[in-house]
Amino acid sequence: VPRLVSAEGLAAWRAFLDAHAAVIGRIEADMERHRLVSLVWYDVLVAISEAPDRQLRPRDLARRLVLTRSGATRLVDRLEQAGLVRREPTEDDRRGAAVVLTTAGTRALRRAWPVYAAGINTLFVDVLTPDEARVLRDAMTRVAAAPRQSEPPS
Amino acid sequence: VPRLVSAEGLAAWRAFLDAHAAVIGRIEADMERHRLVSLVWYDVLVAISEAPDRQLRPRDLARRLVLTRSGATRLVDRLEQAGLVRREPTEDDRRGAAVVLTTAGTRALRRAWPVYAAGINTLFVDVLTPDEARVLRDAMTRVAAAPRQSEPPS
DNA sequence: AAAGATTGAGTTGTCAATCTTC
DNA sequence: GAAGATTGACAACTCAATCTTT
Repeated sequence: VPRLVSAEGLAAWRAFLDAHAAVIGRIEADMERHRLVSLVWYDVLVAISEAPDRQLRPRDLARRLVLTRSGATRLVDRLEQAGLVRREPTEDDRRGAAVVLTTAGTRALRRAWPVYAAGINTLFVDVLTPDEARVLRDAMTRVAAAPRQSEPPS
Repeated sequence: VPRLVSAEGLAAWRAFLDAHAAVIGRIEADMERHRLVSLVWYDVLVAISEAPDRQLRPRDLARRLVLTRSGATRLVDRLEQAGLVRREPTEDDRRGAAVVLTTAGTRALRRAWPVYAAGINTLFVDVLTPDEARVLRDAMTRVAAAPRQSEPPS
């Protein structure tokens, strides 16, 4: 196998993938043990609660959660069935509906946070030194911004 | 919303999640553009090629890819249908089959690596300074090792 | 009984096509 | 026509139950 990637770079990449899988899996298990919403549902609730006017269109939800529009539709379907969100017709643009939190949705969000936060702390933040946390935040922010595709758009 | 996590810690966590989603999504798109195997399939092929005797049981595959046993079974099913792997009865323990690479599987692995490597370099390694890469590798290795659950096993 | 592998049923996502509004 | 949302058909996984071998 030809190299193509420095040994250090590859090691960092693999550690990155392993860390993600490990932490996400454990937090997800914690949430379930406490009978709270899943991480995906939590992401939806947080996204809505942080949006201007505390409402979000499926399209924006899809962008933020890295989903397709249809995926967002079905996700909202399930959350609506569970009574955590509600679709409300938008005034200015009647093409789509705005998704808002119900009272139960707000409560579910508030209840889930302590467990989620404990997971983030115990499994992630506490394992890092303050310096590492800073370096990681800067580096990951740059990576997420992703200056360009790895391939030019053919 | 009560704090529970330091602002820096939370920022690092969110950047971490965003970076993962962004890079994985882009590399996956690159692989598809070049008509190569998906990242999941690539992981399977690599895992087998790195295993002792270049063979792996579905059980071990499941552990390594963070899958259930049944998930591994179905994944191997598809790879076998595509002609990239083959199930071979094990001699000493006839309960399970060993999964090995076919010639086509080895070739698919070799073909995919340059594109995958380019993605890792362009979207991840090149964005980091050598110092950052080292810090990241150390920190992520510790996170992946995950000293303990965030909750005691009730 | 325990462990590996598999299968049936159900969940959650994607893609392509369609409907509605801009 | 373009964009938002949805739907039908399908893909990939999980859970629980089953079969086989240890």
